[in-house]
Order: sequence, then structure tokens, then C-alpha cells
Amino acid sequence: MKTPSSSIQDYLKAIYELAEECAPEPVTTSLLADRLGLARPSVTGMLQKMASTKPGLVEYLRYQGVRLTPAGEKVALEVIRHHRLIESYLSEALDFPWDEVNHEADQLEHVISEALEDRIAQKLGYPELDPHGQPIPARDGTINKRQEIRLSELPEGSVAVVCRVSDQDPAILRYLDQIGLRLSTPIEVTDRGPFDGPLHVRVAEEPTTHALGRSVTDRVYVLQAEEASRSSTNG
Amino acid sequence: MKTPSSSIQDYLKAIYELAEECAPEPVTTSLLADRLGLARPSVTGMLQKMASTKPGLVEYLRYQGVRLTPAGEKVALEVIRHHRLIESYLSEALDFPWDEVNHEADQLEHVISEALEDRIAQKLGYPELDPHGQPIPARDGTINKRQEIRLSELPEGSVAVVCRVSDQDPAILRYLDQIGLRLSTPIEVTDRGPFDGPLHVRVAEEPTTHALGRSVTDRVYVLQAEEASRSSTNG
DNA sequence: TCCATAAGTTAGGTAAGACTAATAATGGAA
DNA sequence: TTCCATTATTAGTCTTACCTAACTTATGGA
Ligand SMILES: [Mn+2]
Ligand SMILES: [Mn+2]
Ligand SMILES: [Mn+2]
Ligand SMILES: [Mn+2]
Repeated sequence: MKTPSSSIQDYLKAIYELAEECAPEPVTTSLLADRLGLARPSVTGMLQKMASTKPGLVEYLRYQGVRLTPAGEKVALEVIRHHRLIESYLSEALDFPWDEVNHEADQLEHVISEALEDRIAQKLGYPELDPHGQPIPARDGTINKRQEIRLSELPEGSVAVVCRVSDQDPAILRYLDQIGLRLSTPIEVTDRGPFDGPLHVRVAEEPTTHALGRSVTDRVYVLQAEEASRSSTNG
Repeated sequence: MKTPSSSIQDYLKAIYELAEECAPEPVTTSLLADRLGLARPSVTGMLQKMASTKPGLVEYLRYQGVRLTPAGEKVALEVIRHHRLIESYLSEALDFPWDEVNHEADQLEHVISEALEDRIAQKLGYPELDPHGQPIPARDGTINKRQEIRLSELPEGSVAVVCRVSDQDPAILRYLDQIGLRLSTPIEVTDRGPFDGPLHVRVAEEPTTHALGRSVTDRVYVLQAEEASRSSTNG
């Protein structure tokens, strides 16, 4: 049972993340194609192959989508552990800004050895969260899930603490950093536009508020009230 | 002029290193095939392709071998800079032993960004030598060559200082480390067997000597007399 | 000078992973 | 219930980088 190719690792990671981000299991072909930047037929073909390897990595439901098998999830979590440890290391040890680490880690995650993975984890003191607040799976594949909710789901008037941000879009990360919205920052929803209108958010108790669209508020996660006490940046 | 594939980078690096190690230019197809662990026809095919890309990377002489063009040498030096900086970083910052860094760097050299390359160089204080004493090319492609000679060429009775070791064979590196032969270690050739017999070498002024075969003494380079003062480990 | 052998190349083929164009299933609106 | 737009799949290519088997060139002894 040798390690799957980089491509297959990317598919598995994407499937895991998409299943986590949007409830709708199974994960759909086009969602995957979008995320991976590939044509849909390429994805169909690869999914069929992944479903029919010795230990099936994926359960493929024709015309419906895919779900990870236990074997597939194991690989996905290993890749994600690599990715998030590398992001953490680049951030902590080499002072990379949080909008650049994802791109770099996407390449490195496939080529580091288990020995290097261990050294990195050790140097960082076995961190549990990456620079975006995403949990780092343990070596045995266990992963901590918190009771976090999307900023877009926060009702008007509520107060919360930022605990996690999607690392997919560097431009959004730069913007968030610029308005002072980082991990552990307290925020308050002062106003909601009608329907899908923008959210007006007070950041870090500052006087001015910021109007944030869905593409931003869907990618920011927060902890409310007592749960907030468990939030912290990784060290 | 986009970056060549990882495979092509490996060919260019190997051609550069082989040309440097053994005088005989042009570098021969089988020498390359051996170094890269590939079948000879695969190498022939790739060399022909590399000779006929827009900016030719290689000058290919049918039945004779190849030489790097200026464009090819530029790429080779960039890859080698990556390789040696990564080796240095793994050794200095992450405490990897000198026999493991080559393998790790062979993978990483192709995927680090220029930004990461710069951060690594900066964190290390712009080192000039890697953990094996090999010179690290500067960003502009300049590289320092010293007046080093092979241990195998050292006459009986001479004294010298180890300044460089091939990083190709981890087993040899482990052995050298074990007998105390490291960078900057002073050595003395106490006896030469007849013809290609083993060299008897005193390491670090210890009482016992070691009999070393050609496969070892060809991979160790030394500086003699006054040149030795220029030798140092990178810091 | 000739030729056996080593070294190098050509020919033909495979595997991975992507693409486009054409076809088929699905599910919601009418 | 029917139909259509969306989504997904099939079919057929392409590129990269390998391989083996068969053939060709170069070379250095006899
Ligand atoms: Mn990746
Ligand atoms: Mn992240
Ligand atoms: Mn390499
Ligand atoms: Mn080295």
C-alpha cells in the first residue's frame, strides 16, 4: 500500500475539505473540478480510478459524487497534517505572512518525509492549530473539531471571537489582516443588510465598522460566548 | 522562458556535477544514466529534447555526450543553490544528520519558491558552504571554486585538512562520521598500498589509522598547507 | 587492418494525468 | 407529466517521461 501520487493526494485533500466546508455529501464532480482547477471530465476519470484501486480511496456514486473511504480519509488527513504543519512552520520560523503560506505548502506537502514532518512538529512544540486557525491532525489521524460557526450565520447584535479563516484566497486574507481581523480578534455584528446584503462588522472594538460581503463572511468562522474561551492562536 | 520540469532540472544538475567531478567533458550518456538511475535510451531521448528547446539547455554531440549551454548552466546552478541551501537549513535549523539531508533536498529543491529560498538564505546568514563543504552558488549564479584535491591523489606522508565530501552515498557519510572524518578535520596519509591499494589515513591526530578504499578516497577532498587556512564550515 | 565488445541510438510501447467534443442522466419548472 | 437546463460521463487525444528490444557506431586489441 504505497503512497498515492501527488495528484491523488490533492483530490483526497480537496474532497475532505469540501465535505467539511459545505454539508452536502457526497462531494460533487463540478465542486471538485472548480476547487482543483481542472476540467470536469478529468475529475470523473480520476474518481473512477481512485474508486477502483486495491484499497478503494473513495466511494464513487455515478452521477452523484464521492465520499472518502476510511483508507482515503487516512491519506487525506496525512496530507492535511503536512500542509498545516508546513504553514505553521513557514509562519513561525520563517516569518511568512499568512496569505503566502498556503501556496507554498501546497507544493511542499507532497515531498516532505515523515522524518521532516516530525522535526517540524517538534520544533514548533506540537501545535494544534495552523496560522489560519485550522486544526492540525495528529499523527494517528485524530483531529479536534470545535463548535465554530460562520460569521455569515451570526445574528445581528451578537458578539464573538474569530477562531478560523479559510486559507484559500490570499486576497481575502490580506484584506482581513488590513482591517485588523485576525485570529482571536473580538467582533460584533452591528447591522445586517436585507436578504444576502452585506454584514456590518465592528472589529476589535474599533469605532468604525466594515461592510463585508458573503464571499468574506462565509470564509470566517467564530466562536461565541463561553466556547470562545477555548480559542487561541497556536504557539 | 518558464522553469523546466523537475526531470529536466535533475538532468541539468547531474550534468553539471558530473562534469565537475570527472574531467571528461562532454558528459557521457551512460554516466548520466547511472547517476540518474535511468535506462540509457531514456537519457538519449531526453538529451535530444533538451538540445532542441527554444533556448537550448544542452549542446548534444551524437555518440559523444553533452555539455551545458549558458542557459542550461544557469538552471543547473539555480537547482544546486536550492539543493545546498536546503541541506544547510535541514542541518543547521532542524538538526538533520549529514547523511540524510541529500535525500530530503533532492525532493524539496524543485518545489521551493524564490521567496522561500531567500528566507532560508537569510536565516542562515547567507552561507557559502553546505554541510558537505560544497560551495553554494550565489543568486546571480556565481560560485566559488577552491584549490581542492582528492584524498586519493594525496601522496604518502602528506598532511591536509578535509574540506569537502561527496553527498551521494549516505553509507559512506555515516562511515566517515563514525571514524571522526568531518569537515575541517586534519588528516595524514601514513601509507599507500601498491597500485590502487588502500590508503592508510590518520584522522584528527589519533593513534590508530584507517585503511580507505578508492570508493571512499575519491569522494573526499582536502586542502593542503596554506590553502587550508581558507577552509571552514559554514555557519 | 579487422572485428568483437561496449556504448549509444532508434523504434515502438506503456502509464499517468490532463484536455475537448459529444452524449447521457438528473431534477426542477411549467 | 413533460421538457429543458444543468451536471456528469464517455470517447478520443495529447504530453511527459519512462521502458525494452533491436540496431548502429565507435574503439582498441589481436
Ligand atoms: Mn497539493
Ligand atoms: Mn491553513
Ligand atoms: Mn532532484
Ligand atoms: Mn551537499
